[in-house]
Amino acid sequence: MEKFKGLDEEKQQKILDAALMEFAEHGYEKASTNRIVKEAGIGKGMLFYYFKSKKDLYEFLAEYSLDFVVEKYFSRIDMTEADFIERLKHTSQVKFEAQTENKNVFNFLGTFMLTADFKLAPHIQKKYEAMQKTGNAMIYENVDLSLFRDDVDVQKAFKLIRWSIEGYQNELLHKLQGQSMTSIDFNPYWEEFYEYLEILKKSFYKKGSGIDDYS
Amino acid sequence: MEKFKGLDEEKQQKILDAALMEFAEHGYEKASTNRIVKEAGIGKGMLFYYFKSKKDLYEFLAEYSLDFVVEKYFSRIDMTEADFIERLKHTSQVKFEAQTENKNVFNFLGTFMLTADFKLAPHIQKKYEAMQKTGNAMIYENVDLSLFRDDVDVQKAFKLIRWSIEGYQNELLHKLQGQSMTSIDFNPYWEEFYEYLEILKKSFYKKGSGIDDYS
DNA sequence: AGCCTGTCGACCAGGGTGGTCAATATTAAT
DNA sequence: ATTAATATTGACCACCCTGGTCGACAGGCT
Repeated sequence: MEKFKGLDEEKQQKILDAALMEFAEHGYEKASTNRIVKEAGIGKGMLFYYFKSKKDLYEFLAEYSLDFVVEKYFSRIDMTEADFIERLKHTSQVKFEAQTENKNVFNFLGTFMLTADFKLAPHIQKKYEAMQKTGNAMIYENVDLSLFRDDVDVQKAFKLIRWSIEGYQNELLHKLQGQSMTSIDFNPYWEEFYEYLEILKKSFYKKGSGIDDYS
Repeated sequence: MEKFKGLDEEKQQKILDAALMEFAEHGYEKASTNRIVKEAGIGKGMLFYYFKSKKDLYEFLAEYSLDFVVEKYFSRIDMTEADFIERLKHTSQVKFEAQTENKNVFNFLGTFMLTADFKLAPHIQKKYEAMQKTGNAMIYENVDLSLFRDDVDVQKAFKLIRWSIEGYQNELLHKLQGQSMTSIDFNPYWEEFYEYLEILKKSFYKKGSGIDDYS
C-alpha cells in the first residue's frame, strides 16, 4: 500500500478508477479482481503487490472516497446561506462540480452505502459515520425557519423539498443515461432545475419571502 | 410449461415465489437456478421439465407479473376521482393492497424494469409497454387542473407531487427494511402519509380548494 | 557479479454455472 | 397384476470464473 502511493499519479488514478467502477457496478462480493487489472492495464500480480487482498483494496477505496467527498464537496458548502432552498441549490452545484471531477467516487459510495454489509475497519467506519453526520448538518443547520409558511410543519416541508430535488435529479440521471457526460450541455437542465426550485419557494415559503418575480 | 400449469396451486406458488425472489435479488444473469430449486423444494430436473430454460422461466415470470399488476393494481384504480392528490392517495392504497397480496411480483418488476437488458419475446415487450402507458394514464388522465394554483406550471406541480410521494415511500421502505411485513402496524404510517398529502394540497392547490380544516 | 525492486501472467484449488439424463417413484390404463 | 405413461430426483457434465500465489524475468544500482 505504500508501494501503491509511490506510483506516478496517472497510473494510480487508472487503477483507482478501474477498481472504483468495478465495485460500484457489482458490489464487493461480485466484483472481479481480474476485470479490475484488465481495465487498469496492469498484471494480476501487481494488484496484490500494491494491496494485500481484495478487502484491503476495498477499504482503501472507501477511505479514499470518503476523503474525496469531504474535501471536494462538503468542505465547499456555504453554510452562511440561511435560505434552505438556496442552500440546496448551492449544494447541488458544488456536488455537480465534485461529481464532474471524479464521477467514480460517487458511484462507488452509492453502492458502498447500500451494501455496507460486512465489518469495515473501525477507523473507516468512524469516518463514514462522521461524513453522514456532517452531511446532515450541512443541509439543515442554521437555516432560517421564518421563511416557511406558518401553516405547515417545517420538518415535513424540509423532507418534501429534499424528496423533490432528489426526484428531479434521479429523473435527469435516468433521462441522460448512456450519453457521455462531456457531450451534454447542462445549462438548460440547470434552468429547468431552478424553475422547480422557484415553485418550491412559492409553495413552501411565506408570501413575500425572498425576491418576488413580477414579470 | 403446460406441465407447470397442471400443478396444484400451492406448489406452483412456491416455485413462482422462489424464482421471483431470486431474480428480484440478483437480476437475470446472476440469478441461480440451483438456489431457486433449493428454495422451492424441488429437484433440479423439474425446473427444466416445467420450463425449458432459464430464459423461458424468466419470460414466464415477466408475463405473470405484468398480468398480476394489471389485474390486481391498475384495474382497481378509480379514475373518476378528479382530485390529483386524492387519486394518488387512493392509488397508493390499492398498490399497497396488491403488494401485500404478492410482494415478490413487485420486487421482481422493480429489477426487471431497471435491468431490462436483453430482448424479450415481442408479445411480452408489448405488454410491458402497454402497462407503462396505462400506468401513466391512470395517474394523469382526467384530473381537475382547476384545483391547482394559477401561478405554478401544473405539469411541474404534477412531478413535484409524485417525487414527494415516492420520496416518502422510499424512506418508509428504508426505515422498515428487515422487519417482517406482517408484524407492522401500518396505521400510523398512513396517518403520517396523509399529513404529507395535506401539506401538498396546501402548497400546490388554490386557497379554498377542497375541504379546509378549521381545527 | 550479485542484489533489490517491479512486473507479469500462467497456474492453482475451489466453487458455481445452466442444463442433461439414467434411474426411479408414482399414477393410470389395461 | 402387468404394462405403459408420466413425474421426479440428484449425481453429473463441461465450462467458466474466483482470489490469490509464485517462479520467471527485466532493469537499475552497487
